[in-house]
Amino acid sequence: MNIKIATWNINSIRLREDQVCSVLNQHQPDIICLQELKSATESVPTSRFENLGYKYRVIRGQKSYNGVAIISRIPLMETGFCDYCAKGDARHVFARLNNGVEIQNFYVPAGGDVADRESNEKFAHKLDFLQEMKNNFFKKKLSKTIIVGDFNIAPLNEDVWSHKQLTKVVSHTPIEIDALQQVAIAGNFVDIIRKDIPKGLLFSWWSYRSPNWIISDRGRRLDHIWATSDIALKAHSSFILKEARSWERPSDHVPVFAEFDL
DNA sequence: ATGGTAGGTCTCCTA
Repeated sequence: MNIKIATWNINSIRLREDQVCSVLNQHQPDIICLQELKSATESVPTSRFENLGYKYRVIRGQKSYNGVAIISRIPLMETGFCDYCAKGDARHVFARLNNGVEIQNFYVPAGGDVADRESNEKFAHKLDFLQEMKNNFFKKKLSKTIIVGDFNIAPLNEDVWSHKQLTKVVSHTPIEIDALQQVAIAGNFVDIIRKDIPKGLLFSWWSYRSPNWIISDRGRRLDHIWATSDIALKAHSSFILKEARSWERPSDHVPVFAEFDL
């Protein structure tokens, strides 16, 4: 069985419903995982996705902030979510497929501007969230699991436009990279995108604040698809839809795809 | 060393 999964921080689902339809039409993922819906669950549009054949879903909305969804054209069996850090934030949903594979979709906190747990509670929240992910994965002894989402961390030197200039910038600091690495170890996860595209700079996000983003190309790889090693050992391929950043009224993140032979 | 843009509303907060 082949399965193609997409992850995309959409930065408002209501504003970019058209773009989601376009991605579904043109790239035909079996499952798309979205983050930053910025909508209450009942305000998230679904009928156009259903009309395209995506009639299974689990949505965890939140007014104005966060919000995650898994939208699928293959059946989702058990679905649910965890309330990481017990703040009521809509940052996680999961679904199990009928072959036993579990998909988990995360929106990890961005962490604010200052990379210091003591002075910046948003950074503390980010580190606590990662710690809780690690603890959850250790407990479960995972297999047959794919986790995706906006992890808000670019772990490798070539996941940012300048390792040297970003090493003190939240998203690429050693403490975050170490915390994310511990999550990977705890869950027995392989970074599928980097496994498939091992060489060179690779980004999934470009700031809105750079008017010349395509020329300066100061991006970061914040969006990830990881799989437990049992899945990662089989065939897979990955793709980042960079052109989506050039669409009219774009998200600052672009869709990331991985196709698995399960 | 600084500020730049975008989205949803809480006309400020988050990213």
